[in-house]
Amino acid sequence: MTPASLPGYDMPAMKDHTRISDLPVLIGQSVTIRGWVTTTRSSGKIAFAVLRDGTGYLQVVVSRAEVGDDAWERFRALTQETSVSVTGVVRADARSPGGVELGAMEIAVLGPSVDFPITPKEHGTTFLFEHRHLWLRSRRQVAIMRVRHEVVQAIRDFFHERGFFLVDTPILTAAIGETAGSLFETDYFDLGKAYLAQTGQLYLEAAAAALGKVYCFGPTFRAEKSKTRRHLAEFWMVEPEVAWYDSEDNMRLQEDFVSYIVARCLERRREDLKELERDTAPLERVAPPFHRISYTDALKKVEGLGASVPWGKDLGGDEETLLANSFDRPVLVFNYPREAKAFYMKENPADPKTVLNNDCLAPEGYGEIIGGSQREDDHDRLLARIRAEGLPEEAYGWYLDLRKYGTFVHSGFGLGVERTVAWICGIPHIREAIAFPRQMHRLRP
RNA sequence: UGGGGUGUAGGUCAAUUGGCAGACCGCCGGACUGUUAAUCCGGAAGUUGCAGGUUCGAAUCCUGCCGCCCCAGCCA
Repeated sequence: MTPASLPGYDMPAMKDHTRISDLPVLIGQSVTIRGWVTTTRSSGKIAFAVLRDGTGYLQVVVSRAEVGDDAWERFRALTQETSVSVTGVVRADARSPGGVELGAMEIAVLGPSVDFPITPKEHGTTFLFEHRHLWLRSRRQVAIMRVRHEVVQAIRDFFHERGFFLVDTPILTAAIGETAGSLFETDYFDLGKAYLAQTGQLYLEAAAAALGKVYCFGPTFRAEKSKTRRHLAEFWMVEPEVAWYDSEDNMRLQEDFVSYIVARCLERRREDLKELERDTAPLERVAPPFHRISYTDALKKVEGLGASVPWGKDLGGDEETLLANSFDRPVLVFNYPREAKAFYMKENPADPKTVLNNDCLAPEGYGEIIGGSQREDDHDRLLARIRAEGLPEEAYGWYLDLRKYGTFVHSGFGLGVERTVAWICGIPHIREAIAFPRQMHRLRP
């Protein structure tokens, strides 16, 4: 059922209007545009409005002498974010932003808008996030959402082109995965508590034994009381898992993957990056091979830069920034101390104090966008790690089965979508990289 | 959870040593034929986060509470 067939639906049918992005090839023609008023300016006998329809922005010009008093008054009374239908002639004019404008002949208000809260002047972030549902309409937020869309589409295309299969992993899970204590909890019928997933990885390992190359892509939940520019309570993560890949293969995949995403944004979303005033030079440099440095060498390097981390402790945000800033491209830090990392990472045969893992640090202070590893594929070693960490052994029975029935070398990683979008867009806080961010103090809108 | 800030009109912020609650943007009315966050004139707009206290008098000083921001930790 189309909207137009609904009883009482009095808006004109949607097929007879033109999209703003199509106007440059329609110079001289009469068209009807539907959209929202973003700004208005008026003089005594000429008035301007900028319209937005999701495909672009259009300056509409009205001359009192041309349209008559009724249409003139309707036009002059327009307020910010009124939805309208405007009919007029498309023309090229150097004075118009974008070079194309619409000389309006008739206007119809479809939805009035009185006292729109977000004005063209400055606002604080608190106010803006309380009005996130309306803030999304601003140029900057539109640009960010377009880049995010491109990142997501690039992710799907990359894996599809390379023969990966998408496997959707559960969001409601029993306690399994990363360390407990930071899980969102909910009641689950007669089975007690269920937890919102923090990772799809363990399930993906099972799927990798069926399909070879797999990935999952969905929301992830962390109940940590994090209050930093890099953390959200709900964020999107894409996790590939590949049978027969070792840690080296895994890092090569990450280089190709990240480079592909960045290249796609540069190719297709350059206008949006310009709107965001993003300096694209650092992005142009993103290509394989990335810089690589072992955890142990990274410690030496940041020590030379004035920081000091005892061997065995994870790198902090400051150290990551120091390290990343000393390279002109993303950097892969590999083989972290076993004690700082998760139980499922494979022990490094050449140096058992470390594991075969890596993080990928984005340049320009954006920090860790990827964490990945080769997985422990030896049943007995994995069981020993589960016991050593005091994890509930019975919960991992099915996971251990994967090592019992045809175990296989395999590796994978997780890339944080919001962190990647924030980096590519050059925005300071990841809460702007998702339409409706979830933070410990913010659940609505 | 720890450290540092902050809270005044719809928004962004001022208010001297404790002495009449202010400006700009937005909004409303008016003027203006090419504006780019238009400009000019006029107007409306306040429980100074909340609850107590000191004082002739509190946005300002004191006590308690609350919200938010930044940094750290957790990680993607």
